[in-house]
Amino acid sequence: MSGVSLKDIAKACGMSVATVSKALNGRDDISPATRELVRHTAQQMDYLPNSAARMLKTRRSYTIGVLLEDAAGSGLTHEYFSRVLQGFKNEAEMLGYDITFLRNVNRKMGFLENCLYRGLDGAVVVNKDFDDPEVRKLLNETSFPCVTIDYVCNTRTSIESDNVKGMHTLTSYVCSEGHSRIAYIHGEGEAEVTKRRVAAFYTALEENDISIPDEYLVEGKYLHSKDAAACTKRLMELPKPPTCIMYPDDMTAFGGIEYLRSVGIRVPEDVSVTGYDGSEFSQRLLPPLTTYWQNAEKMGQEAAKELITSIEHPKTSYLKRITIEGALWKGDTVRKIETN
Amino acid sequence: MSGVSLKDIAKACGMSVATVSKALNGRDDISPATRELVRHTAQQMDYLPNSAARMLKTRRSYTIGVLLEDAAGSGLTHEYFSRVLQGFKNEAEMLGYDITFLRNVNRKMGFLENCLYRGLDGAVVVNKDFDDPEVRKLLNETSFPCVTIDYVCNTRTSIESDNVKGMHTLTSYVCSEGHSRIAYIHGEGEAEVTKRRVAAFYTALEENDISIPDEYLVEGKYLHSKDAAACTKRLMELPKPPTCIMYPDDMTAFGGIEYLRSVGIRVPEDVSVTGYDGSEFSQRLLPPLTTYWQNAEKMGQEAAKELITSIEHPKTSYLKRITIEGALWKGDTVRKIETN
DNA sequence: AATATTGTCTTAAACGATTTCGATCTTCTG
DNA sequence: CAGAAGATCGAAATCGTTTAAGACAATATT
Repeated sequence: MSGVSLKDIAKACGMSVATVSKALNGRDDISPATRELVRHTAQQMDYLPNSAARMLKTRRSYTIGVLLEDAAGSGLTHEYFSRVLQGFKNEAEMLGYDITFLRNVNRKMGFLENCLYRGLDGAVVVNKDFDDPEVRKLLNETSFPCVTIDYVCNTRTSIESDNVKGMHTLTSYVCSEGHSRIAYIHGEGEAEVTKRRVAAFYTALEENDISIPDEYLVEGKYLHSKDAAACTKRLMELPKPPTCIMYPDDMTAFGGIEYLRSVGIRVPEDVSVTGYDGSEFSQRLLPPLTTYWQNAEKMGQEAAKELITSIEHPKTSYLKRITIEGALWKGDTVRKIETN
Repeated sequence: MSGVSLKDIAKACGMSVATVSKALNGRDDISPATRELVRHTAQQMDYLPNSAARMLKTRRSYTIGVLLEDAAGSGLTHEYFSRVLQGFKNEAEMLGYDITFLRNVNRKMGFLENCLYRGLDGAVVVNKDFDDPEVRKLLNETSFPCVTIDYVCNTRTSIESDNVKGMHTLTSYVCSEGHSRIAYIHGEGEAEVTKRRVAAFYTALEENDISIPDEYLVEGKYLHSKDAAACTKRLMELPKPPTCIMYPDDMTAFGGIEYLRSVGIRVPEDVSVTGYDGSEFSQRLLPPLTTYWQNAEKMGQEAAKELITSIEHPKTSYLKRITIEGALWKGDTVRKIETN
């Protein structure tokens, strides 16, 4: 235990606690001489401030909560989320904030209550389950500083990747390689992200004068390779199966490729495949996956910047919708089809 | 701001703050009637305790610090570490503790100071850089509750995977497939983990009456695929190159495979390869990687259990060295060699 | 020279909880 | 019925810090 408090320093220096506090905090009503004396003895005595006391008085914790997990309890282990978190953490720490996780088990206390109880200065929500009533409460019913990632919310600043441009770019690329029987397994749920990608998908098709049967658009689960395998099976058993299948993320693309190869269908010779995310491992596959890379680190970084700005300058900050650009990774899982 | 404190409840109920506090904390010198009254009004008034005040008085934060990052600023994004963290987080939250990261940038305050300043109850250290003076200070110079992962430290309980058994099993498997020209790229540094694996490697060779030239044992960087490629190159340019290369982890194995294939060497037909870790993506490769799976989630989980036990029962807890078992994943990157 | 200003430091209250010790009242014991 | 024991509650100190307001002396102003 450090055990040495302002009082001890005050005693050692023969002055009042207030003076010591102000000296250490660099207030200007302290003479340079005593300020130096105080600082020196504080160092000598291995003084450490007590954040709890400081927090109690100032109502600032310099700590930000992260709401990350999905219901399954994973989340951290998904490369995309961990990259977002990484970017967020680095930036927040750079700006002088600690980060902590919001509890999601033993829910006696909701997320909002957890934030208030712990005196957090703000929170970032990066979670697929934005329908959770607790998450909604956190986002809507209060003025607690929050930013969201991958979710557009009309009460909070949000950071998202360029889903429209991304999906449009990726789809256009597939078209330009000569495909016209293109299937898209889009992620589940009512999320705006999903809707935008689907819209961009159709837009790109229209621009290339391509129309696809309704059966080519199927709903699958994000990041769930087995579900992706099942969707792939259904698609390939259609009377006229697609020549290219686009998946909602790299993980599901892997699942699809695994299934295809298990039934003797070659990728990309027989069927082409695209992913989404630009995960590190997608490029270690043979052949490397055609995918759209999301700049997850930067998304986390921007989220931290925006959140902290809104915490420190609440008056001059306003709701923003920030889009972070990604990039097409051509890879090699989309083969060129000669148009005949 | 919640804004309602014990004082407000006391006023509303017409009793003292002390009684309210004790009623809410379930002390036994409060009559059931008033306890119910207090609880009810507390709920009515949306009362939330203030953790800072509570912390200041009780000197308990119910928060654990995680020291994870390596110098490069990554760590979170490595599947192995994120799995450890995941296991730790889930278990700690189940036991009623929050977790937060220990700051590693802007180091005005060391890790230990950071823990004391923030009133953390304990810390877990999962970091390759155990030579960092700050880390050493945290582990050695104090009685602050800590556990380490993947690092044996004679002052702290440590959790490690069964490196000896793991490397022994993996090497034995390679031998049993008929290989005798086996190279091993071991991770860098003086870490005990590395030493144990090297020892187990040699032990397994001896048991199979195999001796290898010294050039077959090279030092490479953990998790660094480019460095692995360079090491692989050197190995393959030896007069008598190995028939199997064992890498320190899956990531480096990928790097090695990439290099080999880029120069037209087939895996496993020409050269066999093994990894270490059992990452999810190692099984998505074609062919799936031969590797030794480490039960990272369980390591994190056990670390949390041990740490919290030592926090809550300091008297009856003692230093332990806990080993978590993994398992051989045979995969398909080691080919059988007919012995002639 | 009287007053106003400035610079430096202290007093004291406050943040919101916990906890020791004692006070009061009721009930039990012999 | 006197005293002991038990049940229930409150007063007050305390944790370590910040900060508004005031005190005091030295200096500047007129």
